[in-house]
Amino acid sequence: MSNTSRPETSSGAPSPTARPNHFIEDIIEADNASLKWGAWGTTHPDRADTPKVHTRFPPEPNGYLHIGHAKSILLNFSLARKYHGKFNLRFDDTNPAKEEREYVDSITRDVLWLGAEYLSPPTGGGLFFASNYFEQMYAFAEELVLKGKAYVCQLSADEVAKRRGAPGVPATSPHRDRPADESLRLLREMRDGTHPDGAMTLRAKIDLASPNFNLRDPVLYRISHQHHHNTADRWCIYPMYDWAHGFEDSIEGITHSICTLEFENHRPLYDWFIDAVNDGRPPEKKIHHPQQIEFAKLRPTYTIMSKRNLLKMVESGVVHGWDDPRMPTLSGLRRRGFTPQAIRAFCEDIGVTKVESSIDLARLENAVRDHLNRVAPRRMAVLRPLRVVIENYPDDRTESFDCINNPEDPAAGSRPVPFARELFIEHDDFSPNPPKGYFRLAPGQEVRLRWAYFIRATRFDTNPDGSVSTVYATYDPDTRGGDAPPNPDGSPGRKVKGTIHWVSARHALDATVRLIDRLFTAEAPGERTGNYTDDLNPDSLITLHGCKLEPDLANARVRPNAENGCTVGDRVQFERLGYFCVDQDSTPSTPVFNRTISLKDSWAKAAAKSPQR
RNA sequence: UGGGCGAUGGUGUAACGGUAGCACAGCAGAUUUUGGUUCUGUUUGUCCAGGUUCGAAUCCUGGUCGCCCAGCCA
Repeated sequence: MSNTSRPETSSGAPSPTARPNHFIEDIIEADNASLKWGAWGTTHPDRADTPKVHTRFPPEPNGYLHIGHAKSILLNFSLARKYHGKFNLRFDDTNPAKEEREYVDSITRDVLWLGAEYLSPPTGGGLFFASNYFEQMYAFAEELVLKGKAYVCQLSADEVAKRRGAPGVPATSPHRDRPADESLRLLREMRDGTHPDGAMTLRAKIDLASPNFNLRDPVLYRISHQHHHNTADRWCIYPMYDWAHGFEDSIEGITHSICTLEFENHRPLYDWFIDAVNDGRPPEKKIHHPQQIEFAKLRPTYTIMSKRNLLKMVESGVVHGWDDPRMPTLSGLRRRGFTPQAIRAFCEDIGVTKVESSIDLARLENAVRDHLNRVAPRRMAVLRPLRVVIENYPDDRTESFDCINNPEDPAAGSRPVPFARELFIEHDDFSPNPPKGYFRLAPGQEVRLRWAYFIRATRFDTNPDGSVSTVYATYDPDTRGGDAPPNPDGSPGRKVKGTIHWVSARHALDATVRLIDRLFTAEAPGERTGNYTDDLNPDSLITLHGCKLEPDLANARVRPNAENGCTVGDRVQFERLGYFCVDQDSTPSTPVFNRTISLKDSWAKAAAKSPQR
């Protein structure tokens, strides 16, 4: 194996094709034209006159990142890159009950693996934690209390829910008109740990009758005596997402706060919070007011995206962990052999709009085929071995054939592959009773062994169950290398329609191969019965033992990438089968390969259509 | 029942009052030492009803359908 230690973030990337702007780019270009956010100025002398564009990806560290997050990460990152701006990674860690350090680590790793550079120039804006802003957010809260724009409410969670009202029916709270100094005292007691969890909350005094329920005096702070992975036990009150989020963006100087559609109803709330803080402040004390823009999240077919259900699959053992190669998580896709380039090309390809839609999973599968076709070295591997004996080939002879590594990439060179009297071919590549249009090996039928010889099957043995156990064949020495010699009159020699892959039995390496397929059989898992587990694909993982590899594959390795802490296995194409990736479960004696994606198979497709086959 | 948002082929996505285009999928063919790749051709579309206009996917009015919102989650 060669040439696989290059960083995941460079080379082999599809050249970006010209694409019309999407609506967010339109907004940014209009903002830049009017200098709405000013220019970078003295903060970045190298781009002083460049209009400011600052984006961010704000995950909550309560699970692993999945392909849906990739769209958001890449959208924010590419906007920063395209407009010579900055991109932050910020953890929205405002709920210690659900968050863990493990998730922080996996997220930073996955974001870097994708190539979304948040640390180094030119795009790197930095790594941040919302929990580092707790002091500032709390100060804003006291300011609102003092301004009469927030109050401490002693209703229980149940009571608040009951008094929430309905469309047309206002909410109520008996503590709404509590004097500011009393709210301030209670808020400080909340912060100081005087009160138990749930005893009271700080609420914004907005509009109990608003048709937008988010404005019906939302909770700003709740009491939660919880250890936090970053702030430890410094706080026993934690800001609600709505209260915190807008300020996080404000503090970091985010210009375009890009989020998904479900937060559209929250935008008036964020605007209100910032305005409430700015109300009465002199101009130089006013805080930055970012612009929120919502887009439709990615929803691929044949998979689930909800973190809750992904977590359930991990915990219930339906899959073998967050990085199970069948998972739509970035760590799962990586382990399965997907490349960041493929994921980037996919996310670029699907567009950015406000229309909620499903993306055919085939688009993602296609993206990885497209990339791997260009970069993956070809190797021969037989997954379901069938023994072939070439009766007119001497038993004591071994030849070596020079095999092209990648017809798409002449620079990839070639490798020697040993050939001998006994070979393995794919079970599917021999048929005792070939259907119409079957170009592979069959009694009396000639086929090309890739890069080697033409062979013709003469007879075969069967097992007691009737299945074929051994095929006997003869080879044509004049077809060495895989071409028939020209006829005496100079015209091209005979053609053969089928070419099959093979491995010399004597030289073969044993391996385990996992055939990974879609986790679900339904386009929208759970839609039919309400339970996504009803649509699980029983064949999503088929493990094959005793697969036979050409000896060069002894060099295939799993290797760590120092840059992002990821472990990545070598990726290859097993000719005529698909793209495969060395799994971390490999041992020195038995390599394990995961199938990233099969090759397109128009024969299988045609065969599936005609019932007689 | 209130509010917010959306609607273009099978699936995505362009068109910014002037020929509905592109990609994926499908189908047909060519090339091919991978039934892969590549190339060529091709089927299929503006949610509905009115209106404005020489001209509407685009503007206006009214409807229909879909998604989101009543966590001390994010």
